Amino acid sequence: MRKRRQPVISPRKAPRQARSATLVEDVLEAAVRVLAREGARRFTTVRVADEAGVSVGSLYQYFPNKEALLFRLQADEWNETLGIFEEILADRKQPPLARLRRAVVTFFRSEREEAELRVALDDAGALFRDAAPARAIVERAMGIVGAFMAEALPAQSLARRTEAADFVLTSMSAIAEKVTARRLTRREVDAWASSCADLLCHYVEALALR
Amino acid sequence: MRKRRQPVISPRKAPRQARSATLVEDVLEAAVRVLAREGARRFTTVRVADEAGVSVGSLYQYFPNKEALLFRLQADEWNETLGIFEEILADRKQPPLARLRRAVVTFFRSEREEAELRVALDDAGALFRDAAPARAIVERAMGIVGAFMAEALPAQSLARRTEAADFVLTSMSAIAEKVTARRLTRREVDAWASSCADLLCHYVEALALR
Amino acid sequence: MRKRRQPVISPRKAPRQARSATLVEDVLEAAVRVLAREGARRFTTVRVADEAGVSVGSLYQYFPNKEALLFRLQADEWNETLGIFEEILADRKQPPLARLRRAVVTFFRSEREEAELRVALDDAGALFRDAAPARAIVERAMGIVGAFMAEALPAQSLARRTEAADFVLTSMSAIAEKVTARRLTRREVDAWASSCADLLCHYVEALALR
Amino acid sequence: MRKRRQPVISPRKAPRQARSATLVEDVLEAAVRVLAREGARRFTTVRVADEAGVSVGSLYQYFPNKEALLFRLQADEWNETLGIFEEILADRKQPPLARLRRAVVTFFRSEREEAELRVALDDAGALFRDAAPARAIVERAMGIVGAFMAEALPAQSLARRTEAADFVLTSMSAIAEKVTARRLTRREVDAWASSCADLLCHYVEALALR
DNA sequence: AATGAATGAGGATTCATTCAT
DNA sequence: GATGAATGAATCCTCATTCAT
Repeated sequence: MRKRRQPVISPRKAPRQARSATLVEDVLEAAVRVLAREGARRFTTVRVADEAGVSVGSLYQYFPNKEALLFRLQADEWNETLGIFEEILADRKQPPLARLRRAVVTFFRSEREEAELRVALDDAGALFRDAAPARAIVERAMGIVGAFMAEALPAQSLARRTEAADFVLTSMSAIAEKVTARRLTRREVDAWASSCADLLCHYVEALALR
Repeated sequence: MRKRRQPVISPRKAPRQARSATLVEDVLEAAVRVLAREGARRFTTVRVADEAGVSVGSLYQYFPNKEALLFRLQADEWNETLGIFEEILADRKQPPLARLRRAVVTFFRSEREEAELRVALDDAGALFRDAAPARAIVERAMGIVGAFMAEALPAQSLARRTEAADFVLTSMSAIAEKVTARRLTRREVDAWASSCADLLCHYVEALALR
Repeated sequence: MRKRRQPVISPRKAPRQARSATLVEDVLEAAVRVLAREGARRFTTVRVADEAGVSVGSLYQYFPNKEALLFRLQADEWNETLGIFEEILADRKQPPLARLRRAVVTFFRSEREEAELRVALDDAGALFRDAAPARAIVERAMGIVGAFMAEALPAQSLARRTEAADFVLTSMSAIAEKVTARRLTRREVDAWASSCADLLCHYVEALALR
Repeated sequence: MRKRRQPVISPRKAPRQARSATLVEDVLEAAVRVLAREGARRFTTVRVADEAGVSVGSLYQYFPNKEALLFRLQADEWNETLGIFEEILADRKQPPLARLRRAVVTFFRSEREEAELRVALDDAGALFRDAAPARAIVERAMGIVGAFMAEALPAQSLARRTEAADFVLTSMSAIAEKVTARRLTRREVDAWASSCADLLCHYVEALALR
């Protein structure tokens, strides 16, 4: 694959004033609507700006390019999901595996709700797979699950726990993505989540016994 | 999402003559090369035709549009993988779970080898998620795994076995896709495959006891 | 100065068929008209294509980019001028200095006629200052004047003759460019040419005596 | 050539206060840096203002448009060079032709040092070839060389001396521009300057004998 | 007087597809 | 059947300038 210029993805400037913050919000919301209504192929910066009632120039004042806009959408979605995820996994009032189960189910549900956007984003993107900010999110996720593993698998080495965190995170998100793209009902998604949780709990248990 | 004209995906005509068959082969091989060399963004029909030493017009004689060409690439890859998969799962000389394990490992390896193409294909398209021919492949896959389940879970209802087949297939392919996109070494991919196989075997065993 | 990608300047494909050759001619003529009528700033590929009664796409079939089109204009002009220049300088029926004088005058006149285009090109350009094809033209010019020097200064070393050729060529073209940009009358330009010829003849004579 | 709105080139207002004078200086220096660092194509008013640590609005307070800013850069450079030039030509302690020779050499050296800026300026503009302030500079130059000619060619008519001044000035600057654009070493430029001075001295001598 | 956010026309270039030869 | 020139809408992005604050 020929070297492709990795698009700049970080925001061009942080909006300082209230007006700008609103503008950025407007653009992001408009972007979601355009993506949903027109699909990834017709997702253009001009259309987004129009939808936001803003000039293209203004859009480019805050997003250096189209990729950055898409990435921001993606990142916001991920971060929100991660927030929920973290909250559940860190709740020491429940036994670890119960938390894991709940977290998995919640994750699937959340993914289901965002499926529309996520699929559109997938179509549009994959443009930032390796971008630094993308890695930052992965790291945040690993941090969250890693902390959980430290608690659930205290006897294991850090390396092994990291491996476990990666496995759980990767499997769960891979399956959730694929399944929620099918637009199933909440009940159906819950069933998948439950099966998936079974497996992952079993995985952690098995590791604990090693 | 606005109704988008679902692109025609089936070949415009089946190549009857040897010359045509060769042409189609040439085009497909050229397409793989262009995808690898230029990336999804620069994958154009003219470039593919050039690379194949064929005129664009001829390309359009056998592929109604660009999507059809991409789909064909994808389908060929899937079918090949499925062929291997079937062979292993159907081999009655081995106990079912051993076969499942071997199949999973082989699947991961095969996905790893095709990762380059698959990722490029993903970038280029996802244009045919719901196309009829895509479903045909899914059905073929379900048939293969369903047959295996009939043997491994003879006591379960067809519905439950179908569900199991879907679960195994979906989980395995979701995880394999995500993991092999990381361009790991064969050894690393084998480790993932092994963990994944553990879980899926456990899943089938658990089902058998219900 | 930050590294700027040097634009590709060589023609994208050689026009094979009569139709294409006509198209290229049409485009070049249209380009001259657009440059003259609208000025360098409004010289756009779309406008040129329109003026030529051709689609932009067609223009890009034969010129990889705007620079290449401009360069072609420039090169054609230079080559034509050089042709005349060569003819005069190589005409052994006249004594060398008489030829040089005639060549200089003819060069100034030719430059005067092309001034409109050249000035517009200058404004537009500098886009191709260092491109390889530009150097080819310089080499052709050096060849022509070098041959003349071999005859006029047979006693001098090659290095010195090359130096002399460079000096004559550079001085003459620098002065001619600057002067003809002033849109003087033919008579006025002739006066300049004559003064310039005086100097250059003196220069060659002085060199011959060294 | 279609009538193009000749850009306003004179400063919008003369900076009265120290603060303004500083601002104008800052902007000019920033402009030089931007031109050098980013090239003519990326020379924008916003970028210059940023580099100067000033708002675009402020920039437009003192320069009515981009052209005026570029022109000011050009004019400053010219005036500086002219100052040196004048100093040498007016120095009655030396014989005229010796002064002319020294002036030419100094001019070439000065042009060599400014070549970077001059080329960038050419690329960016040449937008003000006929602007009134540009003529003022030409007139200043003509005044300087004219005074020299009055001394060197006292027997000639004013018209002839003016012609001579124009010839010397035009030839020298044309050749110097072209040669220094080649980024030669100081020694090489000196050689060109010397040859050029030879010719121009010869020109003046020949005129004196008429 | 200073700011800098907002504008939006304008430009270069690409590419899926057609259709005259 | 094969060819490949021609099409032109569509895309991303820039930037001189203004004007509300």
